[in-house]
Amino acid sequence: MKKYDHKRIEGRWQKEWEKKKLYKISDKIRGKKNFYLLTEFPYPSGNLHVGHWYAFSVPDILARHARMQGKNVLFPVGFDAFGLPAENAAIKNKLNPRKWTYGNIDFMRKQMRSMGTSFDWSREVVTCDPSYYKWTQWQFLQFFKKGLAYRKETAVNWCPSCKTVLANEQVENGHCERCKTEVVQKEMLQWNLKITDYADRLHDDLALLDWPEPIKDAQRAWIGRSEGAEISFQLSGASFQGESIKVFTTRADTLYGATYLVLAPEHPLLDQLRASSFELLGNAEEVKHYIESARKKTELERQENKGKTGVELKGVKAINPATGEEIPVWIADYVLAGYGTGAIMAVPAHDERDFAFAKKFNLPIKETVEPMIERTIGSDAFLRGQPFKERDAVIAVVKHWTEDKYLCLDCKQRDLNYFVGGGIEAGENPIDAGKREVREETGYMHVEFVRELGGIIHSRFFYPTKEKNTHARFKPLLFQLKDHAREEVSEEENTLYDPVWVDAGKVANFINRADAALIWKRVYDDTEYSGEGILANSGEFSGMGTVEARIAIAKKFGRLKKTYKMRDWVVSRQRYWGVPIPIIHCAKCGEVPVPDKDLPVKLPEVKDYLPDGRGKSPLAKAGVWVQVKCPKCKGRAERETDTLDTFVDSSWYFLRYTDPKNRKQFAENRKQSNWMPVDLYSGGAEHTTMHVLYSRFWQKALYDLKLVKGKEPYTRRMNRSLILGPDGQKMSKSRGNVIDPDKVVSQLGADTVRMYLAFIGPYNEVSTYPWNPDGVVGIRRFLERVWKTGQLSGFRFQVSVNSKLELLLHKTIKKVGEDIVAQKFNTAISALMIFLNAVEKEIPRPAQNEQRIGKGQWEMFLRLLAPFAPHLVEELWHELGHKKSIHLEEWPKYDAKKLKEETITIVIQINGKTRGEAQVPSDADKSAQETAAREAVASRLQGKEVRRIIVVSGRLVNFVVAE
RNA sequence: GCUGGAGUGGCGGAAUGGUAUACGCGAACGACUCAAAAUCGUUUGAGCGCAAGCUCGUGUGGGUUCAAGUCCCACCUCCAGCACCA
Repeated sequence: MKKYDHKRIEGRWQKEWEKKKLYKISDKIRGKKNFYLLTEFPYPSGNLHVGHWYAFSVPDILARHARMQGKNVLFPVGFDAFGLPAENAAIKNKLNPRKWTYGNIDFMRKQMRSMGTSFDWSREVVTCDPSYYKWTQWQFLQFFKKGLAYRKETAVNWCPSCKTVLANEQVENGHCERCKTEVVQKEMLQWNLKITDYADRLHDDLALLDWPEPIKDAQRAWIGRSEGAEISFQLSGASFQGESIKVFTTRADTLYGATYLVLAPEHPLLDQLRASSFELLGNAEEVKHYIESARKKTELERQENKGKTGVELKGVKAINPATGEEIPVWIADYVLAGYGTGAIMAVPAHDERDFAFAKKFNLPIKETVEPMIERTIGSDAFLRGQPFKERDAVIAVVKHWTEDKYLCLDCKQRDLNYFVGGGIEAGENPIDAGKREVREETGYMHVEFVRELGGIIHSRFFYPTKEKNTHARFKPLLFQLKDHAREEVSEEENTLYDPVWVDAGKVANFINRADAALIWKRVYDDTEYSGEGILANSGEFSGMGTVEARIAIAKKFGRLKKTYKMRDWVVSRQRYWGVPIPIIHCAKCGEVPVPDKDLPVKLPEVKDYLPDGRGKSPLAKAGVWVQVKCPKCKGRAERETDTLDTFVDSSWYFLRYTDPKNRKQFAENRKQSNWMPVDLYSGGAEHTTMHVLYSRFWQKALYDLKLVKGKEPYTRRMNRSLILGPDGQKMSKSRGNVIDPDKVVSQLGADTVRMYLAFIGPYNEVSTYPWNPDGVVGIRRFLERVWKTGQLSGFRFQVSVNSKLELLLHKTIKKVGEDIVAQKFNTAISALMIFLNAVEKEIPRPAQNEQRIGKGQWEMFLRLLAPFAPHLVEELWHELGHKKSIHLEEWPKYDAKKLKEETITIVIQINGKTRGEAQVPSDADKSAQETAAREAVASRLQGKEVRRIIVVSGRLVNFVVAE
């Protein structure tokens, strides 16, 4: 018997497929549906790692399966070839970045072909190729002409080591993503794209997409839309008459509690002051100093130092428009210049940060919201539309006489724990009511009042015994017990509660009611309340709910307004290895786009790739290239020397795949519509909020220019999991846990590696999987057994069907097909293994002329396996005498009739516990099943009263008997 | 802190509310072998029992149900993303 020689087999078929151009596809094939399967194209780092295999060879299963199902599948690949590593290599090793990149691409192409993926290489796209970036430039210019691309003095993240500007996404905890140097802020003229114009559409259109919710959630969080209000505060004081400050707030309902304003140190009013009347401030020096030091702080210092700092603008006051009161104005760097209006109204009673600031600087705190909890008791919802009976009540928080413990009531009937509390009777004062309740409910007699805890807790609930909706206004009071003296507690109270003492630290956890926990927070923390509630001290709005008041107050004193966390996209990079921004700066005409006929603006060859450190790109050193004639006035002008962020390159590559060779357009409209939108886009989770969001924006911008048809580029998006090293840690050279796929492939074969990665876990869920070398061997063993069975069966086939395997085969066809579509490749492979186990085992020793499996059945099995192990299966297929590739075959169909078993096994339960099983004919009705079950467990049922019988047809019979 | 996601054998994992642990790995034992590897076979959640079998068991505590890994409530732990965003 021949041995399974993966090297020979894989080499042979990879060559053969390429020669026959097996995977070159046409835009349209009559009678076939188009399917666009996209995986993120790789950066040509120079070496393929396991992650690449996971990214490409596993979706390849999907591509092959779809093709066998009769779809015309676009499964393209290319290289995202601009970017920093090439330039860093150039600087470090004195290499030419272009040569370095193309060398890597050549090498990686070879490696990628060894995977046996069915990419259509004829459509390859390389972003650093002038034929590609010509269109990147062209599209950028369309955006420029429409006002979507603009240059602006922008505070940017500056890496002192890389001497370049970083995108927000390239800053990790205040450090440069690549070199880990601390990032500082710097103002520079930068090219921006107005992605914020699209914030609403990027947010709202997510609703239309069939994507996993977590991905949508992450994008929504990134866009960070919040709906609030803009309110103007007039300034007062002689020199500021007529000026006003606009603030953004999501809590307009707390306006009456705003006791000061805070401006970001970069707020425009301060520049204005500096220019004119700075010296009028009572503390000009102090203010200047604060602004300067805030400016010098790195992003990291601002993030790490959560302790609040700030200074008052002495001599400036603002008027709270609701109360008419004069309130102080401060500057502090906890207010961000780039969000909202760069100024806030501070409501310390109802905002955590304002509270901390007010405490530190001794600013007034004014409560205007009383907490409100709407809840239900037991399962009874309160009655909608019914009036609430108002009731005054107290909650008594009682401290132990010596220990740091608090008195709680452990409710006997429900899993609830309360503080002592109850209604205030007519004419009673709240403190007496509290003492009375403690005595009635717990028996403790000597209670001393300590203090009010402040505020009122409104609670709306259904009062079951009186069958009425109640709106109780609980006054929280703190008591201290003097001694342990107790009297008998009434029978009624005794059946309801046990008094228990709970450690101070555990009270909040122990208490199950939200309002009690809230009171606890007040006892313990003396803190602000930022939840919902009922307005107090708020003029005409007192008594109104916060949600309602938010809109009413916003409308009266300002206007409703939406704000976003997302900023415009800074696309300028002061780097060599990127797409030159096709703009010419002319002293007379300003920013002039390079005319279409002069595109692409080719990246010039330079000798020195080091940025000059003044924030200019290395291109600035290419004097001859920089000097040009202005296209408009023909005068002397200079080229823009910044290059584009590589996220720009990857924002439209999927469009180019539809028409990769076009020299007149980035992609012809008709060609686009053959494939767009992408049916399924598979990629890394790290791109959820950057690349995927940027490319959605790009598509929408092109859509508005009528250059593409769809509003969204990807019908479905899925994130891939991460493959870890065998030690469960992220693979890294320093840990020495890196698996080199080339080595494993040479030992065990590409089919084994592909299939192992598919088997490691479900592909449609994001997780992390450690690479298990033994697991890989397990897959190899499976393929060896396939090979062996193929060799043995090859010359034994006499009939095409072995009836004993028919049922399982059709089950397997169904299961594998369904699982592939659901991307549960692990269970699909499991089903294939089960089938092979049966082939080997269920007919233990075939006699001389008896086949283990029929020829037709074996061929069906091979077709099921084809997407997973394309080389091995092709070899076996040809050994059977087929001339055409198995990958051009059709996917087998299962016969529903053959899925019916003759007998089925029914589980028998007694009181829900499995107590046996019974075989019944598959067409047995419920009563027949019941009878069979009854017989099988007759002895167990003897003498017992059967109260109920549940029959789940074809599955189980459950006898419910009396104990 | 906020937002997501996940907790099931020694490990990766499987399970339309219906026999928990499929499939693979690992381990133990056996066959083959002088021996080992490879291969093949048997066993493999825990505890009790000579056995038939019984009890327990899917992070914790409750609940709904004839029946819960799955549904509901509360909590714990881990992972990921965001984070002074008003």
